[in-house]
Amino acid sequence: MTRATGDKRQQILAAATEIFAARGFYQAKIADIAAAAGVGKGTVYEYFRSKKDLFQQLLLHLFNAHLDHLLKVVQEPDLAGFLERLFRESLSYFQAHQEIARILLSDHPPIDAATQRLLFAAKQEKLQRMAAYLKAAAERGEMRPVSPWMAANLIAGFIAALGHQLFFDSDMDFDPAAIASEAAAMILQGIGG
Amino acid sequence: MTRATGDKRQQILAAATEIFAARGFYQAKIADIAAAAGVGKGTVYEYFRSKKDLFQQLLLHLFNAHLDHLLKVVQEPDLAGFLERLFRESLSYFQAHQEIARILLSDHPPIDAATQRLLFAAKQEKLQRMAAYLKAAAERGEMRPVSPWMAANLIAGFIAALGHQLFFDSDMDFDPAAIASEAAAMILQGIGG
Amino acid sequence: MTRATGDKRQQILAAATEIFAARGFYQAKIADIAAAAGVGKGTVYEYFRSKKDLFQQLLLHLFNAHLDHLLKVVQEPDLAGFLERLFRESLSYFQAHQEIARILLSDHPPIDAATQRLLFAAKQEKLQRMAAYLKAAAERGEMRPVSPWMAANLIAGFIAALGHQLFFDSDMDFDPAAIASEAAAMILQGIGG
Amino acid sequence: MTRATGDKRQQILAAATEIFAARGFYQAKIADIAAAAGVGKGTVYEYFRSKKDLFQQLLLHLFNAHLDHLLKVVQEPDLAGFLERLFRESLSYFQAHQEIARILLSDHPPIDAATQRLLFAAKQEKLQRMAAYLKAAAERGEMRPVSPWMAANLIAGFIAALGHQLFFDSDMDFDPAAIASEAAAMILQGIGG
DNA sequence: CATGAATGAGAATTCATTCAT
DNA sequence: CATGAATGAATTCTCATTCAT
Repeated sequence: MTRATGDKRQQILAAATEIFAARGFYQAKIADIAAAAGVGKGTVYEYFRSKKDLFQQLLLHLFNAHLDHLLKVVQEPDLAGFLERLFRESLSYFQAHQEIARILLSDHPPIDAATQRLLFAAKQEKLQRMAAYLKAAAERGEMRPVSPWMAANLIAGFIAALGHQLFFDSDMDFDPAAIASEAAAMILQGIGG
Repeated sequence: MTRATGDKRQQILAAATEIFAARGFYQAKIADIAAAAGVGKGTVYEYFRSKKDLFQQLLLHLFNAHLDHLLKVVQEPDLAGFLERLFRESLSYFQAHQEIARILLSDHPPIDAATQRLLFAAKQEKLQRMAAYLKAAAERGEMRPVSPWMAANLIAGFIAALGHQLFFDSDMDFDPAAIASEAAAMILQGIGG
Repeated sequence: MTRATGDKRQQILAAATEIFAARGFYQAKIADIAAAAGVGKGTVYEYFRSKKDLFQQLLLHLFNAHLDHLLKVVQEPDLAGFLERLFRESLSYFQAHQEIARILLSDHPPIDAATQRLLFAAKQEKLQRMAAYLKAAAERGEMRPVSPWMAANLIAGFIAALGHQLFFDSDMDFDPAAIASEAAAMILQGIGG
Repeated sequence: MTRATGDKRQQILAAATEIFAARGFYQAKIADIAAAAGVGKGTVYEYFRSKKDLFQQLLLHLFNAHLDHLLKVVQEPDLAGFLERLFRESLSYFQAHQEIARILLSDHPPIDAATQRLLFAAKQEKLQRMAAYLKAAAERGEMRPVSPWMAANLIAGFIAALGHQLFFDSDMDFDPAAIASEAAAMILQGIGG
């Protein structure tokens, strides 16, 4: 009522986020999404060509928002600060937007080749950014001469694993700041005694 | 052809592994699985109550096989050996059985609550085993006093991330032994300079 | 642009002729017709109660225009001249207005009972006029004592068959005058040796 | 129960003939056809890939049956006998199988390009056969030197026009033999006095 | 036990029509 | 009058599951 156009489109995307997160692509019914968005079924098709298209656009939207987050963290001047902030903000973000976490952290089984490629590219970009940061850190002498690509996967894998534990598997309360701090230390110093 | 009973059941499970891995749960059709198994559609229902049931049993079967693997590794007396062997064997196993990797490493979107719980329990058991080993290692003084649960997630997350890179995203050839060695070192010593 | 009222109505009828001819009733979309007419979808409903109504009115309009044509021909004083002119003008008319031909010559599958009756009545009126002319010709001694109704169907069927051949089935160029002349002769003298 | 396979397929084709004839392609619902055939909706799709496919196969089937009819008539040694028999049998056939008439005599609006071509080819073949017969008749001196193609259209157009009158437009009883006799005479001798 | 023909519940999508602006 | 965003009824088609042979 206040927002001119894009209003309905936003409602639909919000509803889709919720429903896709809760049920996954195949179990999410367009009728449910429309109902959750408070619009008619037909209206969904005014804004999105198909269910697949809706899902793709949602994914893109979510990844981009998330990437923007990462880009800010990447500004951090030293590796330790970078890692701690990366963990902290990732976990907070996921905690605050659990449905988004559920979508971003899930492997979406072959919906179609194009979507697959889209997802792959988005994830790779995230890894590339991280690897680039790590390479620079290595040149600054903040990282041992390990493969930046391996290190990026170590970090990304840890974030995903923690995300899974925290959001999929349990309802436990937790403190992102504390966990982030410990996680960053483990990455930097290893676990060896 | 005359191999006892359970023969057809095995054929179906093998076919299901292949088809579910290639297409995911919802895109896999019972008709395809039956055809790949060389049996009639109706026969699938002689051995499995439903498509969901087939998937659940397959998952259980695959996790158990994988867990057995882990249990042997767990025998390793020292942490460094444990980690290297864990990475090496995990990656080799996934390399040799890419379809199984595809199933075990994927988040299967909510098929139903029971399946969800099953998957969760299986993954948790794996983490528990790992955490238990790490706790013992800490007591042996091989690990700094970090949370075994965090460390288990660090390791499991790294394996999953590497698995994704290697099997989902690229077709690159790679040497599990070399990667395992580097990975184990990174876990033990961290990446900090 | 300023042409009185009924301007928009004419635009819509013209667009409808084109679209219905090209795609048939069920494949023609109101949105397409509105776009072709350069008006909004809602505007179509200002002038026509429904899609069916639009089609009905179009049909009526087209038949009436065609009937007017026939009425002039009917003035012809002798049967030979009548036939030749009937064929010539029908074919020329259809050649000049192929979309109209496509609509008038088609059997439109049951859209609804009322439309059915409308079409029937229009076609019957055409046949009646022709039969009436033929009856008069018979009385003038220009026609053998055959049933005027049969003769009217012979002529109308021939026109329709030629129309189909010429407009539906091929893209061949042809000379309406030459064909009309031959057709009229065949009707008058028969084909028997 | 007696007839092995093809039983259900025949039931479906028979039901489809009835429903398509009564309602046309777009108004015929698969659910209606299935119900009329006494089978489930899904069963229709066991035998036909799609609604379009069902319609195409039906059309082909009907045209072929009709063509077979024509081929027998074509055996007639003299033109007069040929024409009379052609009219008589066509009208009787249509009278006995009104639904088939309704399908064969209708212009099916652009369902798709392939179906269009199929219909066109079938109708052209019929005309070709007739034209070939007429050419031979001309060589035997039974027909004046008129274009066989024009003559074929004259005859086919007359049959179609009579068919429309008799089956679409009225419920009148009529005697195919009497009409056929008069029609054949009109074709041979013309209507000119 | 094995089979696959038959089934129908269920879902995505289309599009004529309405109505607030 | 004119418009086009919103709507949902209606329809095709898919596929897990059953069951007679």
